[in-house]
Amino acid sequence: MIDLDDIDRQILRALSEDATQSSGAMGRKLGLSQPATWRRIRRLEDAGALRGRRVDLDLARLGFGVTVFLGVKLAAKGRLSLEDFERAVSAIPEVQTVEHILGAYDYRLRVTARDIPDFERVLRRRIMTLPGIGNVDANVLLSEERLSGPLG
Amino acid sequence: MIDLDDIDRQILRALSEDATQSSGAMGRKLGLSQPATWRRIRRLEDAGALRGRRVDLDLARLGFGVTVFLGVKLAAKGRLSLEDFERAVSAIPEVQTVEHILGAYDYRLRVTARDIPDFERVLRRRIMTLPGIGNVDANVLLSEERLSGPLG
DNA sequence: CTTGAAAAGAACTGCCT
DNA sequence: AGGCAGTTCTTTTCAAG
Repeated sequence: MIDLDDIDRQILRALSEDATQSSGAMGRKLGLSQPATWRRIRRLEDAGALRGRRVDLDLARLGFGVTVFLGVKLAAKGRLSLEDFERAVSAIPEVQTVEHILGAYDYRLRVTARDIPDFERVLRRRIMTLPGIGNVDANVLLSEERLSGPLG
Repeated sequence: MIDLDDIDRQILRALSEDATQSSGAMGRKLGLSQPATWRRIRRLEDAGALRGRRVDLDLARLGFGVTVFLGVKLAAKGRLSLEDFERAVSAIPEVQTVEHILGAYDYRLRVTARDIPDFERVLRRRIMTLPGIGNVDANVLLSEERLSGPLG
């Protein structure tokens, strides 16, 4: 595990909100020079704390207005069934994230579709035909707020 | 809603995987010049399809090894209760995302803690004391895979 | 859409405290 | 660790086809 000082935490917190900020601009706010800030970021990347940079897409504006969370309980459990399920579910383009969880469900899937009829198509033809699938529970996303996280 | 051509989709797909790529490098792969690629990215930002850039943190390496999803059912529902709940839950640093959903639960929270004792502290002192909270269901995250999404 | 160029800015390197 | 100075690369804007 990596240990961070206060400045590292401030850098990660700032980059979590907006990763377009230059190391120079961030350094100014923290009382650091541009190279010093840059070297800290580099160190965090090398240590694996900072895995990469991703764009934040507005899927609704891209025509994917429906997001549904599916809780999936497998019918037959076992190592092979888990791997089969994961391989098959990863091949569905509408599935954005696959979370393997411990609790009332075995997996939680984030599924995006253009609209409700499109979602029904995905559910019937792709989800319900997955190998080993058992009970499925659904929750439709109404709104979502992403917070700064434990470093905030 | 924004309409994209095939090249736009390829750009968004590439940036979803790694947003550090320069417009020049991406353009080469797509058979576009650097300014042409850059203008497309700019257009997608202006249209709101591309909301921003965020870092992808490895929370486990930062000492937050436990992620739990909480399904929350409110006890008393009504507009005021929703807003009270949202305001209070947003103030908890361990809560990473708040999803307002429709289904068996009203909200789904992604909660991060250093370890199980730390999670218990958050649950008992911060979550269970939230205004209007009813039933709470928990799922511990074992592993997670983020896929390319509907554009992939 | 393209190429080419130019200016601004950010990233990166080496050296020094 | 940090700062300073300099180099390299990318972004951003322009002109012209």
